[in-house]
Amino acid sequence: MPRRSAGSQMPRRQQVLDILRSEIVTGRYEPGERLIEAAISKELGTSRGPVREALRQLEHEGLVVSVPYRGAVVLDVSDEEVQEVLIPIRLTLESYSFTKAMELMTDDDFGELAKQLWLMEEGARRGDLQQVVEADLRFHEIVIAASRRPHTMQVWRSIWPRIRNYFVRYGRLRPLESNVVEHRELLEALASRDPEQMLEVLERHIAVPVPTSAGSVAGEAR
Amino acid sequence: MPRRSAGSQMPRRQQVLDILRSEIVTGRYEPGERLIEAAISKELGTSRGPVREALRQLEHEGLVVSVPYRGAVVLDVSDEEVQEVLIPIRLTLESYSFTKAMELMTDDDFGELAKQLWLMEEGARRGDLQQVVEADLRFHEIVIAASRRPHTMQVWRSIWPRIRNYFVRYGRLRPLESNVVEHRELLEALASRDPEQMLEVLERHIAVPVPTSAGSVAGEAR
DNA sequence: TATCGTCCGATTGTCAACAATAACCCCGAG
DNA sequence: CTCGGGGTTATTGTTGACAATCGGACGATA
Repeated sequence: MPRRSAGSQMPRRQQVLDILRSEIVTGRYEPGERLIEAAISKELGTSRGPVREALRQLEHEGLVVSVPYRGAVVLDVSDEEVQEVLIPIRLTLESYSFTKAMELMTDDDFGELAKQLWLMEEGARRGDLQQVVEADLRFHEIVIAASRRPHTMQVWRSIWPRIRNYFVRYGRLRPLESNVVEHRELLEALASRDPEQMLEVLERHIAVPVPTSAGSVAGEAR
Repeated sequence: MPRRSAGSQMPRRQQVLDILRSEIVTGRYEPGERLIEAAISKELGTSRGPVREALRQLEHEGLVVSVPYRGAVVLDVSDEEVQEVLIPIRLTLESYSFTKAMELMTDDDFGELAKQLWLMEEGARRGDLQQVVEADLRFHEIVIAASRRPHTMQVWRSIWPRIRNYFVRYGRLRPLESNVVEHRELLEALASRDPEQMLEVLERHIAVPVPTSAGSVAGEAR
């Protein structure tokens, strides 16, 4: 019984949200661009209500900023903030979640992880960065969800879209295969039920993506 | 020009949000209780729209959890998650914000800080925990806002209501006066423009509220 | 008596019309 | 030429009605 990407079995606002998020991350909507409720609702063939709620959700995900009576504009990713704030937050968050989840994960959960790992391999083989990033984050979300900590999950929901944005932008700087390898290690570490080793692998995995240390990225600075 | 608590100059959803948040933190709505849109809208004399948006915002603040077609229920504060996740997150977030803000703060910003400090003193003198906590968090929000980092501000918005909840619950374990003293130190450290010293004071201030280390709290465990 | 299917009430999801607000443009005065 | 006032318009905020969905009560059936 699929719960995600179910054509029309989920509320409209969810569909609208997924579409808009994807269009922001793929660059169809550029930073600074205004998102007008009426235009979007007409384009998606729905009313303004769901669009409105989706926009507010995007605001809580840090992808847009909205001010009363003036609407929502797309926010650009701040590499510095992602590296200095969001990634460290992610580390403390996942260190906690993974530890708690390790004791609670079922065979079914591990199955889901294996599935994401497979999707990641497939994506890596095809050089499909989008798919790799998608499976990557979904992998982590499964573990966080398995920890059954609502507050932690809540924080995750508010930061992962920005991290995804960041990965899609800078993911090409690292070979996709190494990402697959790291997640396989992560899966094995979880299955081993050894907190010590698991945290070591996790920390190494999360801390790694900091490409700007040698000033080699630059490029699109604004 | 006040932007907050302006009787009817802010959108209805904002008024509804403030009311509901306050009623959750004061315990009028207890954990596990359902929040029904129609009932709330009737009680507040507004339509369901703004109530709906306020509930969604509360969800993003981690105070309620809502599932499609079944509505929102009040979430209880998890002491463990606050201490192990939210507070560490707050530390990395504010370490960054305060550093960035120090170079950007205007005399007006410092004036606002002084104002909150005064309110805090006044509250402490009267033993008004609510007011002290209010001024405390507002103090920090002013600095974070002054750092002009939208993504950091966004994370702050999603965690401060839960931290406030936690403070209101356990704030009585520490004398209110020491809180005032710490913020005065913080203000002076910011004004000194010495990052080294400021971070030291900040870390000491944020790391302190961990009352359960000696197992002396317990009580309401669920 | 246990179980399954069906109906019903309560509640959320969606819609389209209307109200409120703020940005914009135009024009005139200095 | 600049600046300020006033109306215009594009856009968001709010409302009440209607549709979709869920959970439980009820009863038929084995």
